[in-house]
Amino acid sequence: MARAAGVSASAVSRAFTPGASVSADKKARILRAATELGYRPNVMARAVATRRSNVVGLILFNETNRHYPEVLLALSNAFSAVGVRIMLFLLEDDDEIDETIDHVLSYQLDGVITAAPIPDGALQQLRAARVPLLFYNRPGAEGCASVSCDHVASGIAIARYVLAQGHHRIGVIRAYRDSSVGSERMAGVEQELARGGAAIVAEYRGDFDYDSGLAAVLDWEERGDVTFTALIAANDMMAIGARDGLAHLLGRRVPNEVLVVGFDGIEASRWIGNAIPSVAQPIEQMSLAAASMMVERIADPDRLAERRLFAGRLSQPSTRDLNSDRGWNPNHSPNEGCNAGN
Amino acid sequence: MARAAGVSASAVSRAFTPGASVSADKKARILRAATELGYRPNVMARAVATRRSNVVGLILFNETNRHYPEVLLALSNAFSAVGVRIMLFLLEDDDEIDETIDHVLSYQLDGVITAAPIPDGALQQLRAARVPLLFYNRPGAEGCASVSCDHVASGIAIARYVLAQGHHRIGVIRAYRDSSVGSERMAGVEQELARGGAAIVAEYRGDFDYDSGLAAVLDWEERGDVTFTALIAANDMMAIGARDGLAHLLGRRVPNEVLVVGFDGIEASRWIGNAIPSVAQPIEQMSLAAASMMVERIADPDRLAERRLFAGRLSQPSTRDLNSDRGWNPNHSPNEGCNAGN
DNA sequence: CTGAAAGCGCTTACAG
DNA sequence: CTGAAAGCGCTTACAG
Repeated sequence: MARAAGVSASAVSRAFTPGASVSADKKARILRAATELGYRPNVMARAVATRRSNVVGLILFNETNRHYPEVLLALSNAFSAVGVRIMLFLLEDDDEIDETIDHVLSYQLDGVITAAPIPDGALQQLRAARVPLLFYNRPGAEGCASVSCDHVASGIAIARYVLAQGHHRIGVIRAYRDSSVGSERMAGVEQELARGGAAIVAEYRGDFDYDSGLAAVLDWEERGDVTFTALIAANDMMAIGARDGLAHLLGRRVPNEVLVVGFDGIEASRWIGNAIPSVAQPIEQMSLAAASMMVERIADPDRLAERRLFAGRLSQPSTRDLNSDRGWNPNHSPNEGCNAGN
Repeated sequence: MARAAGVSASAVSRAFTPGASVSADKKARILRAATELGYRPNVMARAVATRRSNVVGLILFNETNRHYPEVLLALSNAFSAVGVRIMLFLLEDDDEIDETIDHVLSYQLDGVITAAPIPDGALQQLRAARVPLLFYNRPGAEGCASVSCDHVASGIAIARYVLAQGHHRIGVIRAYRDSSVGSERMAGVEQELARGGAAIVAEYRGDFDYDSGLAAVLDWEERGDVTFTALIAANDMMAIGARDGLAHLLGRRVPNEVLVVGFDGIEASRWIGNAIPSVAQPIEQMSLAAASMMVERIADPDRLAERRLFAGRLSQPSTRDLNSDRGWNPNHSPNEGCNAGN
């Protein structure tokens, strides 16, 4: 390219570097030649020269994308807005994490943002290689930067909502073992329920998916444990599964006989067939925060760790939605109903 | 690293290159030093030296991920199985495509797989740069490689299913303008319905999302067009929206009064609250095919275009599921019901 | 098997 | 402003 335009390599480099000092004339000539030849600077070569790739790794459990696809878009948009590309690592299992970190380290990625836990060893390696690490919706280890939703507060909020509706016998579907999000939420829930004098009369431990919610209900039914008037699940997907189980398999009226609530405020929780009150995460804000924190930390890897915690937002379907379980209510016109989906 | 281990740069390169000729002894020494220092070859540098990055770009509409998250995982897994990393470009709008291609061209990506249309200009650029292009679920332009589900055949299959249930008055929800998947499906549907002597008595054009399905039903209701006994939507998400509208807003019994069917076989179409018959795409097979085709084309960019077309699979919920709309049927035990979610 | 050399495509002080 | 030179971290003929 340099020779094609009859200039030095330095010149073409400068022509493509925003603030560089090139004469307007020369720059124009280079740019013109470039479009003619279909030339564009090779970003990878630049990356090895500058030691900056403008690519970050994103580590996400497939489960998260399956049951909360909003997250990926929000992050993708936020990073693309600051000119950073994403190399995606979609995990199906914890044991893929080390291998993933290996890849992150091999590609000269500028940083990694993870919604999965990072084993100690990998953490050391990242630190040694000085690649900025940002936890998303999980505290991470000591001294790690993170951006999260305040799940404990969300738990308190949803429990308060349930209490306010007059419920005292509660069923809960927790999340499996090491889900930090799940345990934080449920810690908040229990704390507030205790404060409000409500009792947890049924418990189940699920996997964050629809089937877990269904399984919880069937399990309880078998044991005669379906004596609660409200059910709090650790996320919407399980709440929806439980709701379907209660309504379609046990024939309970939801929410009239049993109130079912969840977390995340996913799209499906607003479907009129589901209509689950929920605490939504401010995904866009969180993602923007993640992107800007990442940019800061790329610029200065020694920057002290910061944790940003965002409050969730209670999203409660209108009463019409909540009561629509048994079908169309003749007191409402179709047009009103239309809003339910928006 | 080379000097740390007291060897030449060539030696360490060879130590990390599978078939290269290094003495076992030297190789061991290098590898040991590497783990001690936490050294690993810089893949980007290798990429500029070899002109191969082992990274492909994946262009996907956000809409696709939102309403069919299965796709991303399948592709991610298939590519990771052949040692190829994915740089993700999640689009919200058509007009981001050119810019995306620009990025693809700038990073020395080995290829691009796209589920979005590629404008002519971009197509030329990719061809000129000799970067292999693979269309996913879309025919692409003349002479383009692609892997797709046979959407026309799927349309025929679902229409045949509907006809077999004895339906003759059909409503259809098409997809917007330039959705190739949507129009292929509907072409198949119409062809088969015509052959079977059924009439399309209501039409609507949607956006592939839940709200479109809901809107279709409300629109028809307003015009007094809800006279069909079966409704075919261009994808599951719209089918589910329509189903909810019919059941919860219009008070129709689904599927007893109106049969609603869709395409994709997404997880939500198997929820017992929805239970939509559908034609599923063999996502895993398609993704594996995509990965291996991409690998072939990376190895030989001049390879002639190939199109691989996979048949869809009719997935029809059990009768119990289909009739569960109005709640638990006392003739069935909870344990039987449990299978619905699996 | 092995190292020195040249090259991949860029960037960035350094002298003009 | 501008080019030659050295360097980023690798790979790959080329001679031993």
